[in-house]
Amino acid sequence: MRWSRTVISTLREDPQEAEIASHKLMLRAGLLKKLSGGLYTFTPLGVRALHKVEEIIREEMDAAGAQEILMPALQPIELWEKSGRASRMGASMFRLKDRQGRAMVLGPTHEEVVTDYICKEISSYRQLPCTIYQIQTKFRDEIRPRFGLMRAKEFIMKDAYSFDVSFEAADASYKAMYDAYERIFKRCGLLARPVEADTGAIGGNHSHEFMVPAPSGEDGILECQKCGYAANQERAERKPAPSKFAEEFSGGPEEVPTPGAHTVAEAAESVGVPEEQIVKSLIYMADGNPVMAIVEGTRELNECKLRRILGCSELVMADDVQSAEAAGPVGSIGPLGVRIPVYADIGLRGAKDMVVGANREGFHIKHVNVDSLSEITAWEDIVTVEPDDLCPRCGSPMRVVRGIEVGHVFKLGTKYTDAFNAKFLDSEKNSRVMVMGCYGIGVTRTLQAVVEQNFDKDGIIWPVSVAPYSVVVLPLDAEKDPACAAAAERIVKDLESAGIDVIVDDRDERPGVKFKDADLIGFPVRVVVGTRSLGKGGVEVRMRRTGESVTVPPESAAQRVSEMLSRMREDF
RNA sequence: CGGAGCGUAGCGCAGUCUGGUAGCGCAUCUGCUUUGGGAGCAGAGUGUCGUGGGUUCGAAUCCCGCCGCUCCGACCA
Repeated sequence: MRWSRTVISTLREDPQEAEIASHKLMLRAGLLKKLSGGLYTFTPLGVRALHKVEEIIREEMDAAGAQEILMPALQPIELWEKSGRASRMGASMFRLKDRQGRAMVLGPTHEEVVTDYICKEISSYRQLPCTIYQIQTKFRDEIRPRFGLMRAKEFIMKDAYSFDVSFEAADASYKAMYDAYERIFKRCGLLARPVEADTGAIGGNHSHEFMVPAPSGEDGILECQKCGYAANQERAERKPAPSKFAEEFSGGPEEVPTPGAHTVAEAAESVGVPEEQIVKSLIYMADGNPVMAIVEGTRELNECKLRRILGCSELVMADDVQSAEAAGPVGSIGPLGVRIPVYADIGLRGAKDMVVGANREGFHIKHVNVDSLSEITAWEDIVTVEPDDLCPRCGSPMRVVRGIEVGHVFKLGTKYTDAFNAKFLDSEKNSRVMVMGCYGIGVTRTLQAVVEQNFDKDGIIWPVSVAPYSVVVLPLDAEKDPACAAAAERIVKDLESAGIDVIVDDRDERPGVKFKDADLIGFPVRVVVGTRSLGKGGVEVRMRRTGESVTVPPESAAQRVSEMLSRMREDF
């Protein structure tokens, strides 16, 4: 490809709209153009890189036995009402009506459509297991799109779905996808690690996210360096440390005035104890019913965990009126004497001398033995795990790192196949419900994650596998020096006939401009053909990542480039 | 939805406080010179100053409404 015939425009300066490195670089290198918030055009250069990611995904999906299909992005709302997700996905779905007035949505994901398709298609155990996938544009009305492709209103996703005869068989399908994901991200030049994750609105009982470590990542990951445990902060568990207040106070509970104390800090000060000795009591409305959650005063309740334990679809903090009806005035709430379910965090286990709200404005109760409260419905792990909390497996302190979620695999069980009555006949002629799994990769996000993990001060450093072009040839003196033009011509031809994708920068620009652009866009290999290099016996072949370069005769340049490329591929 | 900031040429910005009819750098076009790390000189083009209204002899500038963008938070497969 000739540079002069493509639409490539690079920027000298960082665009004002971009915050993180990968977003700045993708705009500066001319891979993306913004149409509006969360909506981007892929330029000819950008779409080449995108297609390379897609091809890697296709190859690995096919190798794992999945079949590619393509489903409509535009979907009738009825499917979503059938699964019960019309309200659960709620505001994040783009909704519209056709001219007949039928309610439609732009698909944010495809569990409903695929289950509808498969339940009509499959009727026998002989047709199972079956895994299908598609690469398609998804639409989500994100509250706050940000960081370019990282969180966009419209993005490309690879979504796969497995259908099996049993939970055991579904585990095997899950494992096959999990393994394929590890290969996909590795081939993209990404360091991505699986972590245990919350299943959120997709549902199901077990999932792993594939996380790319990056300071700009939107998720927190708790990890144990000793045993390898890793989990999203939304889901991470911990082994609670023994309570510091394990000694029971012989005098029994005692109500104390705490005028004006509404926060944990104020209550602690008023009573004269550390904040950890306060029990934080929170009222939530779970599908409309009040529940109380109690945690140590310094901890934060984790709504994802509580929602999962309660098994409810909607969980919101109660307002002041609801709280007062369920227990007492906000700021003085406590578990003593309440008649609603109380969920206690396991961190309070063994805590026998604590301070709780008195359910009376301006009063707290001290010396409360939380460990033996009869009001407690269940002991659960319901707080957000913090750095230095102990690993639930081995008990070592954990740390938090930031990560970008590029993939997510779910064991769905029968959530959707039940809703759609997706049954098959087994060998005993029994009608049984299929067991499902679903598996997503954010393709456009993955592309940006590759950039986020591969750049230096001069620009992007593409892994060979996803570079828009593997090689850039820079003829520096082609106008004046026929030998230079001829050498460049020959190298490009040789590379093309070797099946290597190459772009030649034939613009009438000074050398400095060509060097800067080549570095910024980040082609893995650069071949410089100039009068000076020819004088030294050839052309300069240089690797973007290491800066390592050699001068070789033009006739062996293609061979040398080819060797370098395979070496770089192996390095990943 | 709450908080903050921004909207002036393709991109990055100044001008706004203190009202007088729009400027700088890069990019673009022409010519000459230059040619291994974002060249120099000379010339040229480029704007509903986000938008609607108001105040005023006069508004990019002051006032009010709206829209858009970015960040933080809430929220979110």
